[in-house]
Amino acid sequence: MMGPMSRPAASSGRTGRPPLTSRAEILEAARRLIGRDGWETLTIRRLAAELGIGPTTLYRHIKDKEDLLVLLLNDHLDRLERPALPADPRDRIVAAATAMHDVLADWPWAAEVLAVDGFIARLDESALWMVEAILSGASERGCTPDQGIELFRDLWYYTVGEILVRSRSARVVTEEERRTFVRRFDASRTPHLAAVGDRWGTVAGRDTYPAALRTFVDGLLAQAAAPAGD
Amino acid sequence: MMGPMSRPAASSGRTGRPPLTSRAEILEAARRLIGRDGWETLTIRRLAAELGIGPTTLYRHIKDKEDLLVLLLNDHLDRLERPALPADPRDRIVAAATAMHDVLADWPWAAEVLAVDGFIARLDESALWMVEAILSGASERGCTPDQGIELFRDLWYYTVGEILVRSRSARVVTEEERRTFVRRFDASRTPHLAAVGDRWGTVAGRDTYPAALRTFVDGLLAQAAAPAGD
DNA sequence: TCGACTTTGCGAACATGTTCCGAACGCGTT
DNA sequence: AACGCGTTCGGAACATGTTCGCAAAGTCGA
Repeated sequence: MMGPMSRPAASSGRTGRPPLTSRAEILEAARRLIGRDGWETLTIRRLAAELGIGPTTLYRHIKDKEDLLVLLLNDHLDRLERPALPADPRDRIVAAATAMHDVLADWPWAAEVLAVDGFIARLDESALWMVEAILSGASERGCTPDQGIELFRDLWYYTVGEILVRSRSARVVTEEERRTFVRRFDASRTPHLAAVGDRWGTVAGRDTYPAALRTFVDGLLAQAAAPAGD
Repeated sequence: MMGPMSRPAASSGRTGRPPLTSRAEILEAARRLIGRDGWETLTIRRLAAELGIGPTTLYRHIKDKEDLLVLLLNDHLDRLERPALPADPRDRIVAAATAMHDVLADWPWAAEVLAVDGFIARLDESALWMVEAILSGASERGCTPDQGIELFRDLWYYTVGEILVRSRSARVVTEEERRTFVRRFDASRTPHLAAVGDRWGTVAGRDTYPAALRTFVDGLLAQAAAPAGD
């Protein structure tokens, strides 16, 4: 039932060929490689070469590359210090969500991991304080447990979307492309889009996450407190 | 400046070897393949085989696979009829955002496309009415053009996040995994998470998009109307 | 010592997206 | 007819993630 992929364990009471590589060594080599050449160049074969082992041997220690990235993120989260949280429940929710956002936004390859299956469930306890903080804040503001979960999920969706879309829009837009984009707006069919015109690129670059987050939190808390409504 | 990748064009006044395949044929074959075997099996080689051409020839007509998916989505959007929009600006915003959401949620491989670079800019005019509807609603509610863009972006983030996370969480969770997940919650460190326990899976399955969307829209509109505030 | 048994290491191989480069092909000019 | 030109076609090849099957290397019990 234990299957493979367990930790290397002390050599006591262990059967089978002793491992030459540990998961910790793999993560260390991956961090080294990323730090040296950038995370885009992190491939299974290069990582194996860095470790001096065969590429397929890695699969004895990690499930797949996605798993490796999740492990790396957890490893990163473990190294961060947990900030003090505001006493006010609403501010605590905002602070926790902002912390989630900022950590991921600073993690350049977060976008590769954010959408993996069951992401939240694969986080270490060192990251779950953010979830806990949001649930506790919701609870103190009178939310039921179910409403707390829903609040977290809605904030999570917004946060993930923000990071994902932004990280993929980082490419520089050429003047030619910009012109083509603007020209496509037919003022008769999409007048507002045409009127907005070339302000899109400018405004799209702004960081509205903090303001919108507060708005969303306040709205969701009010909605949870109210019995019903459209 | 025109470069390759243009339409096959009528044979008049055209130099060079005449194309055997058109982009329209490629999209048609892709739809056929997806309808027959599911979109997971759509590969460049299979698509080329379906068309009876060499795999690399496809790259004369599409930029890459991502481009093909965007083309397929635009093709899909073109076939949808544009619903009547409510006269009330707030309801119009909600209706347009919901339409965006529903179209993408019904498009099983939307998640593969949603995060591509400059996604919105690559949409056909047949899809831009949704953007236009949101901008017009915002305008009628007194938003400046910049605020309209920001409103759209915040709704877009939330929508993208919802669809992306949900589509990747569709996998069935085994009893074993669920047990492991719940057991990890240490009641002393994360009491609310522990208290929530196994309700997470149940609540996470609920569709809270419509309610949270309305909340978000109302909050953002109110924030835009107010001069300032935390 | 000897044979299960168990776990790790790894080379071969496969599917996939994609690039390269030469061949094929039709047009216009000489 | 012959040649250059511009374009498309497509096979070879490459990098990548990953699976498969087998060899290697320990432990445990006879």
